[in-house]
Amino acid sequence: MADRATATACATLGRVRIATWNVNSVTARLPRLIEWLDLAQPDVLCLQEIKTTTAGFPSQGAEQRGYEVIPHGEGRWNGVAVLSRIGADDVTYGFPGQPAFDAAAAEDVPTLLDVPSTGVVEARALGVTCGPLRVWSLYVPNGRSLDSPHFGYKLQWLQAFRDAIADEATRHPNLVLTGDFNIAPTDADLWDPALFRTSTHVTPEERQALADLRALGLHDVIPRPLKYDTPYTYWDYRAGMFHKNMGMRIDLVYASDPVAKTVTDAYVDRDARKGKGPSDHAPVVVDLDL
DNA sequence: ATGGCTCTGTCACAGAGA
Repeated sequence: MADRATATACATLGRVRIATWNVNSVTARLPRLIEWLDLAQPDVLCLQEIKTTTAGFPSQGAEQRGYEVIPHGEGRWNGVAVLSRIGADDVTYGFPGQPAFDAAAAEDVPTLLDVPSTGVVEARALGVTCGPLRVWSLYVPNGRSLDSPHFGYKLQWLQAFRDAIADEATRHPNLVLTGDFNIAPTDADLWDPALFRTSTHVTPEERQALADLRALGLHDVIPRPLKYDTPYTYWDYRAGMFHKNMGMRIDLVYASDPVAKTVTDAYVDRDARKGKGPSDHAPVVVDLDL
Protein backbone atom coordinates (compact mmCIF):
# COMPACT_ATOMS: atom_id res chain seq x y z
CA MET A 1 0.00 0.00 0.00
CA ALA A 2 2.88 2.31 0.78
CA ASP A 3 4.25 1.79 -2.71
CA ARG A 4 0.89 2.50 -4.20
CA ALA A 5 0.49 5.68 -2.15
CA THR A 6 3.92 6.84 -3.23
CA ALA A 7 3.17 6.12 -6.83
CA THR A 8 -0.05 8.10 -6.56
CA ALA A 9 1.74 11.04 -5.00
CA CYS A 10 4.35 11.08 -7.72
CA ALA A 11 1.75 10.84 -10.43
CA THR A 12 -0.07 13.78 -8.87
CA LEU A 13 3.12 15.77 -8.76
CA GLY A 14 3.90 15.07 -12.39
CA ARG A 15 1.80 17.96 -13.56
CA VAL A 16 2.34 21.11 -11.56
CA ARG A 17 0.70 24.46 -12.27
CA ILE A 18 2.52 27.50 -10.95
CA ALA A 19 1.34 31.08 -11.26
CA THR A 20 2.23 34.62 -10.32
CA TRP A 21 -0.14 37.51 -9.76
CA ASN A 22 0.31 41.07 -8.55
CA VAL A 23 -3.07 41.45 -6.87
CA ASN A 24 -2.76 45.13 -5.82
CA SER A 25 -4.09 44.46 -2.28
CA VAL A 26 -5.06 40.94 -1.31
CA THR A 27 -7.78 42.38 0.91
CA ALA A 28 -9.44 44.31 -1.89
CA ARG A 29 -8.92 41.38 -4.28
CA LEU A 30 -9.99 38.56 -1.97
CA PRO A 31 -13.25 37.66 -3.79
CA ARG A 32 -11.43 37.70 -7.13
CA LEU A 33 -8.53 35.72 -5.70
CA ILE A 34 -10.75 32.96 -4.28
CA GLU A 35 -12.75 32.84 -7.49
CA TRP A 36 -9.54 32.52 -9.46
CA LEU A 37 -8.12 29.76 -7.24
CA ASP A 38 -11.25 27.70 -7.91
CA LEU A 39 -11.09 28.43 -11.61
CA ALA A 40 -7.39 28.11 -12.40
CA GLN A 41 -6.45 25.57 -9.71
CA PRO A 42 -2.79 26.57 -9.40
CA ASP A 43 -0.63 24.30 -7.25
CA VAL A 44 1.66 27.19 -6.37
CA LEU A 45 0.62 30.84 -6.54
CA CYS A 46 3.02 33.69 -5.92
CA LEU A 47 1.38 36.98 -4.98
CA GLN A 48 2.76 40.50 -4.96
CA GLU A 49 1.54 43.79 -3.55
CA ILE A 50 -0.57 42.11 -0.90
CA LYS A 51 -0.62 45.51 0.86
CA THR A 52 -1.26 44.08 4.29
CA THR A 53 0.73 42.81 7.22
CA THR A 54 1.87 39.23 7.59
CA ALA A 55 -0.67 38.74 10.39
CA GLY A 56 -3.40 40.51 8.44
CA PHE A 57 -3.32 38.21 5.42
CA PRO A 58 -6.82 36.77 4.83
CA SER A 59 -5.72 33.17 4.45
CA GLN A 60 -8.85 31.27 5.47
CA GLY A 61 -10.39 30.86 2.01
CA ALA A 62 -7.17 29.55 0.52
CA GLU A 63 -6.53 27.25 3.47
CA GLN A 64 -10.01 25.79 3.12
CA ARG A 65 -9.05 24.94 -0.43
CA GLY A 66 -6.01 23.03 0.69
CA TYR A 67 -3.31 25.66 0.34
CA GLU A 68 -0.58 26.44 2.80
CA VAL A 69 -0.37 30.22 2.95
CA ILE A 70 2.96 31.95 3.55
CA PRO A 71 2.54 35.73 3.72
CA HIS A 72 5.36 38.25 4.02
CA GLY A 73 3.80 41.66 4.46
CA GLU A 74 4.49 45.00 6.05
CA GLY A 75 1.25 46.99 5.82
CA ARG A 76 0.22 49.69 3.43
CA TRP A 77 2.80 49.02 0.71
CA ASN A 78 4.50 46.07 -0.94
CA GLY A 79 4.16 42.60 0.52
CA VAL A 80 4.46 39.19 -1.15
CA ALA A 81 3.07 35.73 -0.43
CA VAL A 82 3.21 32.13 -1.60
CA LEU A 83 0.23 29.78 -1.63
CA SER A 84 1.08 26.14 -2.15
CA ARG A 85 -0.78 22.86 -2.08
CA ILE A 86 2.32 20.80 -2.85
CA GLY A 87 4.28 21.71 0.28
CA ALA A 88 5.81 24.84 1.78
CA ASP A 89 9.18 24.40 3.46
CA ASP A 90 12.42 26.29 4.03
CA VAL A 91 10.71 29.67 4.08
CA THR A 92 13.08 32.59 3.51
CA TYR A 93 11.84 36.09 4.26
CA GLY A 94 13.83 38.52 2.17
CA PHE A 95 17.34 37.62 1.05
CA PRO A 96 20.82 38.00 2.55
CA GLY A 97 22.11 41.47 1.82
CA GLN A 98 18.70 42.82 0.76
CA PRO A 99 19.12 46.60 0.76
CA ALA A 100 16.76 49.04 2.41
CA PHE A 101 15.81 52.28 0.73
CA ASP A 102 17.98 54.95 2.29
CA ALA A 103 15.61 57.85 2.82
CA ALA A 104 18.26 60.15 4.29
CA ALA A 105 20.56 59.71 1.31
CA ALA A 106 17.62 60.03 -1.04
CA GLU A 107 16.60 63.41 0.29
CA ASP A 108 20.17 64.69 0.05
CA VAL A 109 19.72 66.20 3.49
CA PRO A 110 22.69 68.09 4.96
CA THR A 111 24.32 65.83 7.49
CA LEU A 112 24.14 68.62 10.07
CA LEU A 113 20.43 67.91 10.37
CA ASP A 114 21.28 64.33 11.24
CA VAL A 115 18.06 62.99 9.80
CA PRO A 116 17.90 59.29 10.53
CA SER A 117 17.53 56.89 7.64
CA THR A 118 14.33 54.93 7.68
CA GLY A 119 16.39 51.93 6.67
CA VAL A 120 13.46 49.55 6.56
CA VAL A 121 13.99 46.42 4.49
CA GLU A 122 10.77 46.15 2.52
CA ALA A 123 8.68 42.99 2.13
CA ARG A 124 9.56 42.25 -1.49
CA ALA A 125 11.04 38.76 -1.61
CA LEU A 126 9.92 35.41 -0.26
CA GLY A 127 11.51 32.06 -0.93
CA VAL A 128 9.58 28.83 -0.35
CA THR A 129 10.36 25.26 -1.28
CA CYS A 130 7.19 23.81 -2.77
CA GLY A 131 7.63 20.09 -3.28
CA PRO A 132 10.32 19.68 -5.94
CA LEU A 133 10.48 23.41 -6.69
CA ARG A 134 12.38 26.23 -5.05
CA VAL A 135 10.16 29.26 -5.66
CA TRP A 136 10.70 32.98 -5.06
CA SER A 137 7.85 35.50 -5.09
CA LEU A 138 9.40 38.86 -5.98
CA TYR A 139 8.20 42.42 -6.05
CA VAL A 140 11.07 44.43 -7.51
CA PRO A 141 11.12 48.15 -6.57
CA ASN A 142 9.38 50.35 -9.11
CA GLY A 143 12.14 52.90 -9.59
CA ARG A 144 9.65 55.72 -10.14
CA SER A 145 11.69 57.92 -12.49
CA LEU A 146 15.21 57.99 -13.89
CA ASP A 147 16.22 60.93 -11.69
CA SER A 148 14.69 59.45 -8.53
CA PRO A 149 16.84 57.87 -5.83
CA HIS A 150 14.34 55.02 -6.06
CA PHE A 151 15.83 54.15 -9.44
CA GLY A 152 19.27 53.60 -7.95
CA TYR A 153 17.62 51.61 -5.19
CA LYS A 154 15.93 49.40 -7.79
CA LEU A 155 19.23 48.62 -9.51
CA GLN A 156 21.00 48.05 -6.20
CA TRP A 157 18.18 45.75 -5.08
CA LEU A 158 18.37 43.69 -8.27
CA GLN A 159 22.15 43.31 -8.04
CA ALA A 160 21.94 42.28 -4.39
CA PHE A 161 19.24 39.75 -5.23
CA ARG A 162 21.31 38.32 -8.06
CA ASP A 163 24.29 37.95 -5.73
CA ALA A 164 22.12 36.31 -3.07
CA ILE A 165 20.39 33.91 -5.43
CA ALA A 166 23.56 32.84 -7.26
CA ASP A 167 24.31 30.43 -4.45
CA GLU A 168 20.80 28.98 -4.47
CA ALA A 169 20.97 28.55 -8.20
CA THR A 170 23.80 26.11 -7.69
CA ARG A 171 22.08 24.23 -4.85
CA HIS A 172 18.49 24.02 -6.17
CA PRO A 173 18.20 22.61 -9.69
CA ASN A 174 14.48 23.36 -9.84
CA LEU A 175 14.56 27.11 -9.22
CA VAL A 176 11.76 29.49 -10.21
CA LEU A 177 12.04 33.26 -9.72
CA THR A 178 8.71 34.85 -10.41
CA GLY A 179 6.75 37.98 -9.71
CA ASP A 180 6.47 41.63 -10.65
CA PHE A 181 9.95 42.56 -11.91
CA ASN A 182 8.89 46.05 -12.95
CA ILE A 183 11.02 45.68 -16.08
CA ALA A 184 9.88 45.05 -19.64
CA PRO A 185 12.56 42.68 -20.98
CA THR A 186 12.35 43.97 -24.58
CA ASP A 187 10.60 46.68 -26.56
CA ALA A 188 8.21 43.98 -27.76
CA ASP A 189 6.94 43.87 -24.20
CA LEU A 190 5.56 47.43 -24.43
CA TRP A 191 2.56 48.75 -26.29
CA ASP A 192 4.50 51.86 -27.34
CA PRO A 193 8.26 51.85 -26.79
CA ALA A 194 8.51 55.50 -27.88
CA LEU A 195 6.53 56.57 -24.84
CA PHE A 196 9.13 54.98 -22.56
CA ARG A 197 12.25 56.73 -23.88
CA THR A 198 12.72 58.65 -20.65
CA SER A 199 11.08 56.18 -18.31
CA THR A 200 12.12 53.44 -15.99
CA HIS A 201 11.25 49.79 -16.72
CA VAL A 202 13.05 49.80 -20.08
CA THR A 203 16.57 51.11 -19.52
CA PRO A 204 19.67 49.16 -20.53
CA GLU A 205 20.67 49.02 -16.86
CA GLU A 206 17.41 47.36 -15.85
CA ARG A 207 17.48 44.97 -18.78
CA GLN A 208 21.09 44.12 -17.95
CA ALA A 209 19.93 43.20 -14.44
CA LEU A 210 17.54 40.70 -16.02
CA ALA A 211 20.32 39.40 -18.25
CA ASP A 212 22.49 38.94 -15.15
CA LEU A 213 19.76 36.76 -13.65
CA ARG A 214 19.44 34.72 -16.83
CA ALA A 215 23.21 34.27 -16.76
CA LEU A 216 22.67 32.11 -13.68
CA GLY A 217 21.07 29.60 -16.03
CA LEU A 218 17.51 30.87 -15.91
CA HIS A 219 15.06 31.09 -18.80
CA ASP A 220 12.39 33.71 -19.37
CA VAL A 221 9.24 31.60 -19.76
CA ILE A 222 7.27 33.79 -22.12
CA PRO A 223 3.54 33.16 -21.82
CA ARG A 224 1.15 33.04 -24.73
CA PRO A 225 -1.56 35.70 -24.78
CA LEU A 226 -5.19 34.64 -24.79
CA LYS A 227 -6.05 37.50 -27.14
CA TYR A 228 -4.04 39.72 -29.52
CA ASP A 229 -0.42 38.77 -30.12
CA THR A 230 1.11 40.46 -27.09
CA PRO A 231 1.59 38.66 -23.75
CA TYR A 232 1.13 41.75 -21.62
CA THR A 233 0.60 41.26 -17.91
CA TYR A 234 -0.11 44.83 -16.78
CA TRP A 235 -2.44 47.53 -18.04
CA ASP A 236 -2.94 50.88 -16.30
CA TYR A 237 -6.37 51.34 -14.78
CA ARG A 238 -6.77 54.69 -16.53
CA ALA A 239 -8.06 55.67 -19.93
CA GLY A 240 -9.32 52.28 -20.97
CA MET A 241 -5.79 51.00 -21.39
CA PHE A 242 -6.78 47.38 -20.91
CA HIS A 243 -9.49 47.51 -23.52
CA LYS A 244 -7.11 49.15 -25.97
CA ASN A 245 -4.49 46.52 -25.09
CA MET A 246 -2.00 49.22 -24.13
CA GLY A 247 -0.02 47.11 -21.70
CA MET A 248 3.36 45.84 -20.65
CA ARG A 249 4.91 42.47 -19.85
CA ILE A 250 6.57 43.06 -16.50
CA ASP A 251 5.41 40.02 -14.52
CA LEU A 252 7.94 37.35 -15.34
CA VAL A 253 8.71 33.71 -14.72
CA TYR A 254 12.42 32.90 -14.69
CA ALA A 255 12.92 29.15 -14.52
CA SER A 256 16.08 27.09 -14.23
CA ASP A 257 16.99 24.88 -17.15
CA PRO A 258 15.58 21.64 -15.66
CA VAL A 259 12.28 23.38 -14.92
CA ALA A 260 12.10 25.22 -18.24
CA LYS A 261 12.47 21.90 -20.05
CA THR A 262 9.26 20.66 -18.39
CA VAL A 263 7.04 23.58 -19.41
CA THR A 264 4.00 22.28 -21.28
CA ASP A 265 2.10 25.57 -21.46
CA ALA A 266 2.31 29.17 -20.28
CA TYR A 267 -0.31 31.87 -20.65
CA VAL A 268 -1.49 35.24 -19.37
CA ASP A 269 -4.96 34.94 -17.90
CA ARG A 270 -6.32 38.24 -19.17
CA ASP A 271 -9.82 37.21 -18.15
CA ALA A 272 -8.75 37.94 -14.57
CA ARG A 273 -8.13 41.58 -15.63
CA LYS A 274 -11.73 41.97 -16.80
CA GLY A 275 -14.93 42.71 -14.94
CA LYS A 276 -15.62 44.25 -11.57
CA GLY A 277 -12.78 45.12 -9.21
CA PRO A 278 -9.79 43.62 -11.01
CA SER A 279 -6.12 44.10 -10.20
CA ASP A 280 -4.22 46.11 -12.79
CA HIS A 281 -2.09 42.99 -13.38
CA ALA A 282 -3.17 39.65 -14.82
CA PRO A 283 -1.89 36.30 -13.55
CA VAL A 284 0.77 34.42 -15.47
CA VAL A 285 0.19 30.67 -15.43
CA VAL A 286 2.86 28.07 -16.20
CA ASP A 287 2.19 24.35 -16.48
CA LEU A 288 5.00 21.91 -15.80
CA ASP A 289 5.25 18.17 -16.29
CA LEU A 290 7.91 17.23 -13.77
C1' DA B 1 -19.45 47.69 -23.68
C1' DT B 2 -16.70 50.35 -22.31
C1' DG B 3 -14.21 54.51 -19.64
C1' DG B 4 -10.46 58.62 -18.79
C1' DC B 5 -7.86 54.72 -11.74
C1' DT B 6 -7.40 52.43 -7.55
C1' DC B 7 -5.33 51.17 -3.45
C1' DT B 8 -4.39 52.31 1.87
C1' DG B 9 -4.60 55.00 6.04
C1' DT B 10 -7.28 58.17 7.90
C1' DC B 11 -11.53 60.88 7.59
C1' DA B 12 -10.74 64.98 2.83
C1' DC B 13 -6.87 63.96 1.07
C1' DA B 14 -1.79 62.36 0.36
C1' DG B 15 1.20 59.06 -1.57
C1' DA B 16 2.21 55.42 -4.62
C1' DG B 17 1.85 52.64 -8.54
C1' DA B 18 4.27 51.98 -13.81
